[in-house]
Amino acid sequence: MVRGIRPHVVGRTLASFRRSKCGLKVIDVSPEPKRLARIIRGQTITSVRRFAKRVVLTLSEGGDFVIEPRMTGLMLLSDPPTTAHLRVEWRFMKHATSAYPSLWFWDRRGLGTVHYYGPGQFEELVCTRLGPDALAMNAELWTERLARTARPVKVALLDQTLVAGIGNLYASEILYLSRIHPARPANALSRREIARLAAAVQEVLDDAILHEGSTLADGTYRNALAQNGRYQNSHRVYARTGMKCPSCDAAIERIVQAQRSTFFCGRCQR
DNA sequence: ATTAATGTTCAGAA
DNA sequence: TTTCTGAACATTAA
Repeated sequence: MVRGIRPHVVGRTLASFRRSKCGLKVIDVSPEPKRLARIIRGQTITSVRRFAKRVVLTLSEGGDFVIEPRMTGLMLLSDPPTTAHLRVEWRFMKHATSAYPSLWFWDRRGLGTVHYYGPGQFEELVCTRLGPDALAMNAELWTERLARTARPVKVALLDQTLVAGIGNLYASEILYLSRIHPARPANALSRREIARLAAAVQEVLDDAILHEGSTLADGTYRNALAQNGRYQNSHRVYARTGMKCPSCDAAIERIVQAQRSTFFCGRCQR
């Protein structure tokens, strides 16, 4: 998302910010929306970055818009999948060369959130609650973090206070590549297994980002131009129950852990 | 036609 | 203290 919108959004000046008709019930913007529109008007977006699973737009006076897409939220420059479910619009001042007058947050299920934080508030209120970013981890950090809990390693990977940035789909893919059974207690992994896990996290997430994410059967996820991702073509186990394991031909299994689906190969993952 | 499932997070209970 | 449960929501597949 960040890579898709950054080239078209950094340096643009905001004209207005508004919730659309089907606006977010969960949107929780401080200060009040009316005052907010006045505050942000005329400010330039100085950076667009990712923080764990959030998209952060930083304004010239230091405030941040923080978008948390959750299950079905999209950041779009054009062509939403439907005109329904458009939740928030950032409208830019006229720009000679840009084809995109607005940035949209579209969210079919409506679980996503958009917050505005004054200077420093995001770091203080949100960043401090989350674990280190998944892509900033190393074997030593993994060892320390996983030692904290006896929960199944799959459940631990989804705990954003333990490590931030891994979602359900990628947790299954990571454990498959690590050859670790998802039900293993997190604090019982060997040195060697942790080393494999650390490498698999980098490989899976880097590759998924490179392929612009996974557009699943429901077709929800799209990039900033509403195009499908391509990482679903590289899924090894996710949503492949009963299909052959790519490396041993055993059938992929599905179990439920912490009310979320987990997919794995019972032969390759121990 | 129901029901279960869903790239998630959080409060509140066990 | 740690872990579990259900709710928020809309749509699709079974």
